Amino acid sequence: MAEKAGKRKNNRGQELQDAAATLFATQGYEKTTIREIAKAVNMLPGSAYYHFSSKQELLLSIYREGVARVCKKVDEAIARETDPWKRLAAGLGAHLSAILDEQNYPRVLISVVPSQVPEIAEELTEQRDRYEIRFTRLLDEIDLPEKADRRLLRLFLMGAVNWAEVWYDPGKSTPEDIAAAFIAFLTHPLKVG
Amino acid sequence: MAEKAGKRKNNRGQELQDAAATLFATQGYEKTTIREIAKAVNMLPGSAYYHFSSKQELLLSIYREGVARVCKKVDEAIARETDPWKRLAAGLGAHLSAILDEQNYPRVLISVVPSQVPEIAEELTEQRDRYEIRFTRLLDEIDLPEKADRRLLRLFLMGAVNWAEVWYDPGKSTPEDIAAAFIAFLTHPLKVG
Amino acid sequence: MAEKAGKRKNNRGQELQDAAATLFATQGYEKTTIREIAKAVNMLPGSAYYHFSSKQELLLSIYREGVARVCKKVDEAIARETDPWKRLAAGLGAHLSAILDEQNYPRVLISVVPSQVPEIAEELTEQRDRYEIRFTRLLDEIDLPEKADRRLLRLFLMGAVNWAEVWYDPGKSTPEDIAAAFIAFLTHPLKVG
Amino acid sequence: MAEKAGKRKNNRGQELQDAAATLFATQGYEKTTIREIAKAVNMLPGSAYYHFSSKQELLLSIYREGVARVCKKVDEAIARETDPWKRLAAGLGAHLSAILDEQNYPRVLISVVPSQVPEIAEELTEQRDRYEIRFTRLLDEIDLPEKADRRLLRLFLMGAVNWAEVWYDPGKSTPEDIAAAFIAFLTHPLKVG
DNA sequence: CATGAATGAGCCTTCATTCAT
DNA sequence: AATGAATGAAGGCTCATTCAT
Repeated sequence: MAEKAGKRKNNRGQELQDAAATLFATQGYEKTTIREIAKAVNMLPGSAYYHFSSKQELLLSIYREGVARVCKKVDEAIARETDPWKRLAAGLGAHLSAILDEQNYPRVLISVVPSQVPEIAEELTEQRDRYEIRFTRLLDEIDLPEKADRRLLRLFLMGAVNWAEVWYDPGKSTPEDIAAAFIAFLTHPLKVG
Repeated sequence: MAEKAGKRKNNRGQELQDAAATLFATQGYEKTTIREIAKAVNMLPGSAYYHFSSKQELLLSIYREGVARVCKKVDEAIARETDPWKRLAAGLGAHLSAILDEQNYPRVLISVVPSQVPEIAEELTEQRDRYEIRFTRLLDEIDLPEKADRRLLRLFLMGAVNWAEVWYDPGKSTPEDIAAAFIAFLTHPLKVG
Repeated sequence: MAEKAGKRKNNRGQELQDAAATLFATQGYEKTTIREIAKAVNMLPGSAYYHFSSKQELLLSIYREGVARVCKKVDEAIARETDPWKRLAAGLGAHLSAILDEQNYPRVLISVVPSQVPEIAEELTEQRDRYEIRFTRLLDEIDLPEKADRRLLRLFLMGAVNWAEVWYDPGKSTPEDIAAAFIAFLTHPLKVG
Repeated sequence: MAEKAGKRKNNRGQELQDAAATLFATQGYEKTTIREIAKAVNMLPGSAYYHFSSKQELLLSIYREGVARVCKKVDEAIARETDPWKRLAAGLGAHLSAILDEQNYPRVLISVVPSQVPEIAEELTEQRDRYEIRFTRLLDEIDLPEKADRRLLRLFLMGAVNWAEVWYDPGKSTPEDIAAAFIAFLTHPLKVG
């Protein structure tokens, strides 16, 4: 009665994963130790292995969850708009918001580079791609000048927003504002005169 | 003409640093071991310490060299142009070129995040900043619409170009072309109709 | 009767410490390696770190135990006597006995000089002092000629007994006999005629 | 003309040995590195090997020199006295003085225990013994009560003086005063009443 | 005499992982 | 589910020593 049906059990496993997500996002995968993760939830290193089978498996699981979370955020955000440029802005805003002021799952997608964990790099990249397709589509919706390279534009934008993790200051502006400003750079001519 | 006699010695030290730069850029600082670096130049791990005093010190030295190299490239490139937008494009092109098709020194600046090596994070950041100032200045030269946020624009651009490390394919286009395309996104209205 | 159930675990940690005490006492701190200590109790070097956090911490812990053991021995011995000179002799005897024919904890106090481990030298010295005070007090109890320098006498005696570690031969005499003989040198005029 | 005839050459070798003596005496043999010794005389580690063939050989040579120096000091001091007790006091004073306020050669005899360098322990002990014989003889000269154990008395005294290295404070008293006080402890009854 | 450069063995320590309880 | 204890491999670094120049 008390607890809702469903994911009641494996609670400690969740805690563990949450702690790991934060640590991976903050310090990097390599630098974060199982000891650290375990201690963050008051557990011993050995005990952690009851909840996942290896450090890589843990990262993978966080990656998946990260992708799921951004996807959801972005999908919801773009669903609220119809104008292609506004949809793009909304998507970027959701992406930024996921990376910046959320729990750290999506942030791991950016701070842990697949190639740094060769054994699972392929799966990691696959997960990333599953998500990035959304922006390919968002761009496709937009009516652009003939010669504009859509792929380049997408990469241009993704780089710009992902870098925000480095310099973002929550006191100064919201993710949505930043996204809007970025879009404005593209839609309003910066060249005066 | 080729190379004068002179600094023929300390050659191995250079080799070592070069190898480390490549490894750091490719696999990350944490994942790269001294043993690996040493073996890359056919040296024993212990021997490496004749040339530098610690792994951190080695990274620092590579960072410094990396900054020196991009700075030189960028300064030379922008010196050749006078139009502010062209200077910016030239600067970004040089930056991209330094990061992408060069020896790996400047690339380390991007792939090794200062906060991952806390003990020397401050110095690392200092080095980075010494370089980025150039783009602040390049943007200052440009005549922009009143309301445009110059800082945001700079971060927008830096993010976009730094991300190129992830997706760049040397067979497809040159760094200069990419930079030009990026600038074009900003100067030519993308919104049609 | 023999041993109650109870502190059965953490047994290996004790073994480890015992082995280290012997090794430190015999070969010195610097010369003794963790590998050696671990192997002495059939353990792998890395495993040892489950029981203590560093070599220095291990030494410190042995020092503390050493002090505790001599203190106990000495206190018990002097409690059995009332005559000041006899109390002094008993104390020295207990000290010698602790240093010579016991497990090696107290011996470490003498063979490992604090200044050789600068990082923990202060704590080490503190421990030593905690113990030596006992002899200051024992000397204070004794009625000495006006001009006798009590401090010098204490140092004289401490040096004499500590040196015994170097030449003591268990087959020849007991610690107590040696201590008694030493005291006799002081209390019975050696100058004849 | 400038330089006197004789030991003009091998000057650097002397410097090296002097530096080593000080370092060995202060920090112990094991803790002192060749690098340190070499740097103390502004030399590179490799260069040092021109002057001696190994670290152990260097220690041995210092031990020998140490013995030579104390022997000389002690012999000179006891030659000036005729009374047996005074000769003993003079000997102990010279010994103390050699250990305490001199260059550090003799001090090495005390602070580096032969058993810590097993490979040359025998030779080291031999050197020590060559010196200590003097005190056996000095004691033999003295007219002692029948039952007094001469060997024990010698060890008693040697321990007492050698320990002085630990607590000696040059500002407070001279080696000779200390030696005299030590002898007084033995010759003047400490037991009052 | 001395240096620059390297060697190779070894050191302290850390870490992912395992497993009986 | 979790712990205590250990493993084994590896990691950064140090050190005595060597040797061509």
